[in-house]
Amino acid sequence: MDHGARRRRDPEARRREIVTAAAELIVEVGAEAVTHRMVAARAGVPLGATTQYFDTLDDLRSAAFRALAEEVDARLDGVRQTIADRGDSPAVIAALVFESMDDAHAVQADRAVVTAAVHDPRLRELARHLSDRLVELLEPTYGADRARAAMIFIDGVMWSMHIRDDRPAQPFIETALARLLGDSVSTPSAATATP
Amino acid sequence: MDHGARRRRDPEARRREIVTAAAELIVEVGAEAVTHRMVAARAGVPLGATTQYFDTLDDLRSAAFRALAEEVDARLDGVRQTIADRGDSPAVIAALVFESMDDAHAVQADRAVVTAAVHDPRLRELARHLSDRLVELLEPTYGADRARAAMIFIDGVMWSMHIRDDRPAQPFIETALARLLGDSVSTPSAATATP
Amino acid sequence: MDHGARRRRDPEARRREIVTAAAELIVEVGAEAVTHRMVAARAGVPLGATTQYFDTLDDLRSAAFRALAEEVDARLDGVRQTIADRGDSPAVIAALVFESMDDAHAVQADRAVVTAAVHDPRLRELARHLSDRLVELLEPTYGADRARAAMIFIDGVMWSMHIRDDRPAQPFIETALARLLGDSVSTPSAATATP
Amino acid sequence: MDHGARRRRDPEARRREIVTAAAELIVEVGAEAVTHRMVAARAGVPLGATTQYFDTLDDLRSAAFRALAEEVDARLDGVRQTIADRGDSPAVIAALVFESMDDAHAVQADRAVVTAAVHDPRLRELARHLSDRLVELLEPTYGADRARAAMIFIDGVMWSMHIRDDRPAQPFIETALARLLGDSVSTPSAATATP
DNA sequence: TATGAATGAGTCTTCATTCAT
DNA sequence: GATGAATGAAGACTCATTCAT
Repeated sequence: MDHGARRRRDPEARRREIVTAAAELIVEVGAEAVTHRMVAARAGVPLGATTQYFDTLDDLRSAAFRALAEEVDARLDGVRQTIADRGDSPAVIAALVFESMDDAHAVQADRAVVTAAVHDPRLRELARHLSDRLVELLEPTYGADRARAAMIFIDGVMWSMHIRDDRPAQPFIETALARLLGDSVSTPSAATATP
Repeated sequence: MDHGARRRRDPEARRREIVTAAAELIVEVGAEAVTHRMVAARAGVPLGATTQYFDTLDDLRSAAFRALAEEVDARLDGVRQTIADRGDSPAVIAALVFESMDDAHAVQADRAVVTAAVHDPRLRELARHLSDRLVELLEPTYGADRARAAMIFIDGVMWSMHIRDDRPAQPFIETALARLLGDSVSTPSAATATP
Repeated sequence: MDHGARRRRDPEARRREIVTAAAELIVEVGAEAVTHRMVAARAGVPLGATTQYFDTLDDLRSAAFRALAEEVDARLDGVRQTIADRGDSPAVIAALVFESMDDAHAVQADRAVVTAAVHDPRLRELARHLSDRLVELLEPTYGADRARAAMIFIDGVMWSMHIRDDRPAQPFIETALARLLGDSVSTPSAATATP
Repeated sequence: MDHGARRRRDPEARRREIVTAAAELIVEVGAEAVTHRMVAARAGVPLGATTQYFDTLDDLRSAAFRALAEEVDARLDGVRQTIADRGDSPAVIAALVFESMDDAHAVQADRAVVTAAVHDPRLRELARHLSDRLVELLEPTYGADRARAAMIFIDGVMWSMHIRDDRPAQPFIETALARLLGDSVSTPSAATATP
């Protein structure tokens, strides 16, 4: 018997749809709450498809986390480009941070990965990725310590946003970053001297 | 339908044991993953006891979160005392932050509450509590903006610790806090010693 | 330790309160749905009291059913008195039926007992009680068959009321009863001759 | 988490089996007492099958009640046919009532629906269905009032049967119906033969 | 290959009943 | 005797996973 219209033949696309749906759901309801059924419904695929492409739900979750990390990476490319264009002054970084808070997707993706990483060591490396890249970006100009301090502050800003309705004002972020990165510090050379 | 020996009768203690067990498990595996059975096993009480004292699992979770918040509060009292004794210089604050990273309990408790608050608006206020109190503590000396920036940085430090095996060095924290809190930095030399 | 005020010493009254509460609940939510906790709450007695006076919940239910039957009996006395005063003409009977539909208590009590009797043979006799007494009341005047037919019709009226919002009009009842009891039948003697 | 052999794949049949089992059990033990486990055992399907086909036990009950109503409807068709063939004289109606008391299924189905309707308003309409249709059948010949009175009497007969071991004799029913439906009674002599 | 029916383990929750206090 | 804490059996329901089709 022919059960309705034939499904299009594109396993890769379907796999991607499933992973994307799972990633969205992880962000929205948390990794623990995601089920095969939810993913199938969100992706618009039959239940069987979710088990066809991934042996276990945990495998599907892992793939989704990797997808989330890629989203974060994509944002990082934008950051890299902006810095190449406009420099890495505290004002530019602050603007980037402030704007990124509008981009719920990437920020939430990062948050989801970090949150899950607390209880799942396999996700640790993924969770560190964004921070590490950001530090690498700032290191040439500001040195490792200042770069890292800025990155830690930026992470703090993100978390602050997650549990508050109002986000920090851009000038506030800029001032703090300026202090951390050395704009108003007398001896930036001392910091960059730190290996 | 009653088999086996009954246990002692001390409702208060039993309730406390159950809440403590639930709080521990929330910290260890996350609030979503906690089940009645896990709590009962951890607390060493029969399954029925966990539902006897709390109408729903959600009620139990709430009680556990309150207990976690109290742990955080207890730590806050220590912080307040230390500041009263030794002042609120960046060095003192940095020392407090560094030491607190040893106190897995309170830090993890805070992290658990904040993490859960992302998906549960009812926990938002609880999650903001520690940060807000700490800001209040620093505000008289440093003003609202610097106090808040310091608090955000400290939160960032905590999260950094949660997804990394190594924690930031104390001098690193101190330098960053000194920069954020103002120019009255007492020991800038220490910062350059950061590895 | 003295736990609050001493309870009054009247086991009989307390037992009655419990049974009354159980009877009310059986009428309201059905015998199956009644629990110890519900009864205790309704009666305003501690949970333990409900198990103190009755070995099992089933025993309590039985007592409640007996109480319901007694309520029905009490109504029967009123009926008997009315008939003694005003005769047992179809008009009087119809008036009694019509009025009784206002008395939710007794009607519902009867309904509850009959309903439960369908699945519980032990309640059969109780369920038959009201009907049988009513037949006995009418038999001397109308004979067994007409009395029984009237009683069956009256039961039908009651059930009709239970599943409809509007109740039959009094004249409708009176007309039907008159037909069944013989007012407009030419040979009432024939009916009474049937033993 | 899959052990043992799978069963045949015929969703429609399986759904029907489950509903039928539930309907039987509702008739036998009452709607309140029915559980998933009972239904599964009766239908010979695993526990999970009962929740696979119906989101909640209440949905399953509803489906079962609809099935019971269909049984009643089926009987109604037989009644309609008989009346078309043999007329709607009291004797014919009485014969139908008397015979129907043998058909435990339909009568019990009706009783189960009516009983449940007392506590569940959603079932009211279903419960009224048989009565209403029967009234419609008799109305053209006897008028609304007499038809309704007959219907109410017939309901009373059914209930009488449910709480008694002996059922009313056919002549008894016929006589009563003749009285209720009018003076064109064809065989009043039969009534006096009632034991 | 793709689908969704099938199964039972495991979840939350309620409650009769027992019995320590 | 009176009270309510204690316990586990049982109920509704969810869902990962398997596998027939």
